[in-house]
Amino acid sequence: MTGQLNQADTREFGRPIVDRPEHYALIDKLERSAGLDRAERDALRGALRVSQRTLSPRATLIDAGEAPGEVHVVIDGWASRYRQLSDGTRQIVAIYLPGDVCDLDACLSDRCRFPIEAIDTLRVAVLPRKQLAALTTEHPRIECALRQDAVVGTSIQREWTVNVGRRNAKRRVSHLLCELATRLTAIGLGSDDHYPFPLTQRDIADACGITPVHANRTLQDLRAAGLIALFGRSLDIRDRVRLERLGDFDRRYLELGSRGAKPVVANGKEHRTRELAELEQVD
Amino acid sequence: MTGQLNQADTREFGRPIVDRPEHYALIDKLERSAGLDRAERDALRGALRVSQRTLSPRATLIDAGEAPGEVHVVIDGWASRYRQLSDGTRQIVAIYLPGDVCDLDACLSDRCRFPIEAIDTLRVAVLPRKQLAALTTEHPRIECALRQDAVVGTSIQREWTVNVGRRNAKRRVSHLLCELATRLTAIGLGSDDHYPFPLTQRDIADACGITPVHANRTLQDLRAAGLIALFGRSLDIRDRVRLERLGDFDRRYLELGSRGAKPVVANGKEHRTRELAELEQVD
DNA sequence: CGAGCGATTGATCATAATCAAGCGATGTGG
DNA sequence: CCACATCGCTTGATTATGATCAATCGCTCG
Repeated sequence: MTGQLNQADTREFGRPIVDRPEHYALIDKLERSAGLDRAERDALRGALRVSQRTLSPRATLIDAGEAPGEVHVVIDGWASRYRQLSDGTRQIVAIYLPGDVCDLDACLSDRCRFPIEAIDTLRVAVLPRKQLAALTTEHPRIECALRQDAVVGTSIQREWTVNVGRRNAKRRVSHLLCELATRLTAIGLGSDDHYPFPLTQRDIADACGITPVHANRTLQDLRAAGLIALFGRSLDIRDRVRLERLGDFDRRYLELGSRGAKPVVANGKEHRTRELAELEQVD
Repeated sequence: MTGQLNQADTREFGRPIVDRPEHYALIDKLERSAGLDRAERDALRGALRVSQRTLSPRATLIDAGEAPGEVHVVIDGWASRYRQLSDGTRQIVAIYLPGDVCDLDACLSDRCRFPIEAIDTLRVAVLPRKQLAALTTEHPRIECALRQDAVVGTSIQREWTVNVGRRNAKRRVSHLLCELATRLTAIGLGSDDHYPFPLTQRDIADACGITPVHANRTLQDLRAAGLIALFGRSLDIRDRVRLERLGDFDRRYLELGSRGAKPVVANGKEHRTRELAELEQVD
């Protein structure tokens, strides 16, 4: 109950990092999307437990030019995949959260073009190529579930391209915050209105393709509009509905298994007037 | 020899479209990257031949919300994958050329979030999920080769995020033109200094996250700087070296198999001065 | 011939970058 | 323990890149 007060000792995303945690977000995730039997769960847990690495904040997990030959699964903490440009700017192309597989097929590549680094303290499981192959041939449904999961990853990557390509700063940041909220909630590390937030404003800027100064001002606008509150390493979402609308965010794209729902916009005209009207307040 | 003159009857990327062509860019590509034996080539050719579709320019191949259940392989023509935003703007997230597989794992998804449409006349092979599965279990090396190819696709997707996130209009367009040049050359449909160009300025704009008006002015700048010449449906690259430098383009990322080469930039500082100096002329 | 489309041009506006400085918290070495 | 450096955040002033609005032109096609 006093957890909020003496958080110094235990805080790390609101829960303690223990050695070799028995709880793996990836297993939960696949459980929910594909359903696993006991043997599959055990096999997966075993594979994740064999070899783990812990990295300090900002340490690099995979460097540019490397040929990893192994797949990494985030156990705890956040990581970013980015490109360092020759003019000194940086573009983050992906943020990995607990349960995320950092590019299932990365081990097929002979040269890493997008290095990965820890955002804060990061623990990953290391699955050598051969071991992964053994796991998936033994348990084809695990492979299937992992591929399904990778499809979501591809979708997210495309959403990012759209985000930086066609939205203004407020919408970009809103979209990012909504995406993180949804992904964190899905793995039980956040709620609809709050989640731990280890990103600096520079990280937000690099993920959204804007400058840190502008990220700062954008966040202030979102705060002033009553959409979010951001104290230190913790984010409150004050008005999820408006934030999602501003970011043009559709949480369904993160739920691969969901059925039914039809596309909201067919040719891009229908919702225009109402949507824009509602946004005037902030935008 | 008079092919250039009476191109009206045969032109479609400089070569005629024939019914059921015997030449498949995908087979060539996999041949080069992975090496296939006769049985594999035949199996692949057979699979590509079973079912094909031909679409008119701007016709949609896969619509938003659909669950395709099949994989498409471009045989001839160009296609774009895009997102239509609620404010009427569009972001192209991928351009598919002959030999490209339009998302190997798309058939695992239950809802298409990024429709695909033909840019000009498009012929695709249609591989139902089950048939693809049969092909790959029968010929594991084909699966491996396809996965390798998909890794390049993922890399391209990330490059696009970088492109629209961190480059100005001239650099974005330059990068796009270089990427297309390299990909087309790899499949024998372009040379180092020339390729057929079915994109409209609006397509360029939507791929680069700028407006058509600005795309027009950007192209004029590139022309004026002597980097390119663009007449109708055909592009000349006048100064490949400077165009690549302007677009910060590294063609190695499209050659999965290439060995050796080390990263040009380690921490983003080294090349700054010289590179920028050389660019002053255009930028 | 008129409609529609793609390319082009000009004028003006707005979003975001850049440059510069300062502030508060944290951490470190003398 | 203090002096100082660093880092992340914040603010202001100015600039620039690209968006927007509007109009024209040439071409193709029904």
